Amino acid sequence: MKQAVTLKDLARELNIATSTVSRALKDNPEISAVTRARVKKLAKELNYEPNALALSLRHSKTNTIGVILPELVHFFFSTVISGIEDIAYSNGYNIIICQSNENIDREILDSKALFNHRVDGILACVSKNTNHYDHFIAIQDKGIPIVFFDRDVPIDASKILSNDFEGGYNATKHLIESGKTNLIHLSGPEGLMLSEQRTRGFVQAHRDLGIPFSREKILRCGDGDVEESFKIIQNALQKGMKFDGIFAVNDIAAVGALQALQAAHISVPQEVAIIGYSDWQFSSFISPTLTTIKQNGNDMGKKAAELLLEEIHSKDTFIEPKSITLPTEIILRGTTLNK
Amino acid sequence: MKQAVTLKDLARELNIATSTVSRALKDNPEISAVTRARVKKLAKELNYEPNALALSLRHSKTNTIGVILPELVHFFFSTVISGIEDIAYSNGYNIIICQSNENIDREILDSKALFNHRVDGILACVSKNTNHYDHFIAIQDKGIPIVFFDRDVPIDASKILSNDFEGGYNATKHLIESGKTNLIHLSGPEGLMLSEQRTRGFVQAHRDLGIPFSREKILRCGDGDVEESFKIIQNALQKGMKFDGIFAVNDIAAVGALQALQAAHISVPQEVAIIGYSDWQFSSFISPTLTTIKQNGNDMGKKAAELLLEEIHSKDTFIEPKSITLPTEIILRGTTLNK
DNA sequence: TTTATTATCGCAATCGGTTGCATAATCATA
DNA sequence: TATGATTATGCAACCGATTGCGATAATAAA
Repeated sequence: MKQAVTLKDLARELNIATSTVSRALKDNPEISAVTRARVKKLAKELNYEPNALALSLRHSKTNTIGVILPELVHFFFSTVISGIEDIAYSNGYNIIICQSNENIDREILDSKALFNHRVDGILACVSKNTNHYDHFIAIQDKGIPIVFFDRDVPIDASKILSNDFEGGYNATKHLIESGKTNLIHLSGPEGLMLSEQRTRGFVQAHRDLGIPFSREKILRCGDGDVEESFKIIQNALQKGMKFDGIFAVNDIAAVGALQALQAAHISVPQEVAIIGYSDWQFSSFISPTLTTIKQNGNDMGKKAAELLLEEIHSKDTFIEPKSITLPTEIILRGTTLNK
Repeated sequence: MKQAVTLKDLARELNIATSTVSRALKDNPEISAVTRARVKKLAKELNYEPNALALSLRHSKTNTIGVILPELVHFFFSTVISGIEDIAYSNGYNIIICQSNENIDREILDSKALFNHRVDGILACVSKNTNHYDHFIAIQDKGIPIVFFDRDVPIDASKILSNDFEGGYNATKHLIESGKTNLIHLSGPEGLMLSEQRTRGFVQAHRDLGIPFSREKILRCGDGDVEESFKIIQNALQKGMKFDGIFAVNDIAAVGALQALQAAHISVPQEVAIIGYSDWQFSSFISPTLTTIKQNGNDMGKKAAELLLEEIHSKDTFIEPKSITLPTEIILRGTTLNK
């Protein structure tokens, strides 16, 4: 098996020192034009490529950023990665991706692995069950910047979040303004700040618009698959629960709710309106099309990567952590009555 | 800013040689129990983590595999990555991901970057417009194994493909057996072997089942977004084209077709049946639910990663390239008449 | 007491590059 | 011709770890 060609190989072949070869390849003016030409010619011939490992070790710089996220098979996250990848690529960085599978133990191992690979920085979205943060703080302490995205954490670091309170608020407001006043909310898992913010928005909109509200209107829906919300709504209907609008914590839950309503021959949006969250790709495909709150994942990824690069490039000087909250956008479609 | 702690730091602190520290940490019996204990204690205290870069350079082994694929925001590919990540993780490997954005120039740069990072192997799905393969061959020649997935390439290397011919054949056969005999096919981009195989299956099924076939029945649909296929079908209808079944090269195109039919008040599946390809997540959400050919992306990712690891681990001894073709599965749903 | 043996540990090369400094060669000038 | 300036190149340390081999000291055997 062939080995990759090294500086040393070129040097031996040309009978000069490796330092000369190195300088020649970088157009160092101290090297004579003749030597430079000879070196470059041979390098082309042998298809020489510098060993990034050696460079990284020498410069203590890998030009790599690590990404930790809960799941890859997730429309929103895949758009975030795509945004990250764009920015990283155009700045000459590579990305190493780890998926924690919503598991803190895995997340800890991943963060260690990234540190050991000496990534120049880390972008992280913590898993749902992450309840302590030592593993991240330890890495920060070693001087590696971390930017968190999508899910908030009680750490002194830069963050790119979505305005989940606003999203929940506007979703609820839209339902109310379109004439629905008896709303229920399929909420996300407890402890996940993001879903709690959406729920807060749901509650606050009731207050501000003078609509009565009670705790029973919040139905917890932790897993986030279609079947779960289907059963929850089916169950609610069987119990005789009355409502004319549903705010679901995400589009998946919204679809389950929609299917449960359709199975019970309840018309959407006439009898019950539905609004989801995230604008998954399918939301414009289903029938009726799904009104939803859009988060721009690509933007989030780009902003997060930009912020991280900024911190990486000014590694020495202390940088005040920034917290950016991205606005949400309501996408009006068929599952709500739009005046 | 703090620097990461190195072996040398430990050695200086304890006033012993770095080699001793190194051996102590690896439980080398040549080191006395006392010294070993002291070293380990300090390592814990200072939170020592070995520098993976240095190890990689020393051992010429990065425990990293590179992945090149056309797009991240794509349900099928995200499942593939997830499968790759699973296998890689459980074998102690990290993955570096590059998306080519269906662009060969970007693909070439990515492959070089991965080589320069001295990944132990590469998993690649070439972009649609890749028409030469020197960049991959050059890397193979340097002794780095490459396994291709999903899209076939004229290179002597291991491949994990999906049986696209079979998928196209079975899709078509299903339409015909459910009583539809005047079929059209929304085909994928020219030159992409995968879509040509599906088209071949479409044609062959006509032959085998004695259904007349003509070239006009194949409508090219290159981009793969909903709008494109919507327009194509709308256009076909306006021209008075007659058909009672559609085989779409993927679910996205199928959705566009479905919407065009619904807009024209043509009932699905009664008047026209539709079958898609890939079983995107939304396919079970839309109405009617979409019959489709399922490719197991997760399996493909796992198989590809396993095969690559196998080749990595037997790097020295020559390995005969394997070509694995994964079976497809037809998922019967609402857009076809199922007897 | 001398030699052999063993337990412990350090030296130095290595992986593939980079870079400060020294050195040799060439040239110009006094 | 000797000296200073300039040009082109090599030496060697370094990044952070590993590892073969040799060194040292302590212990055991003769």
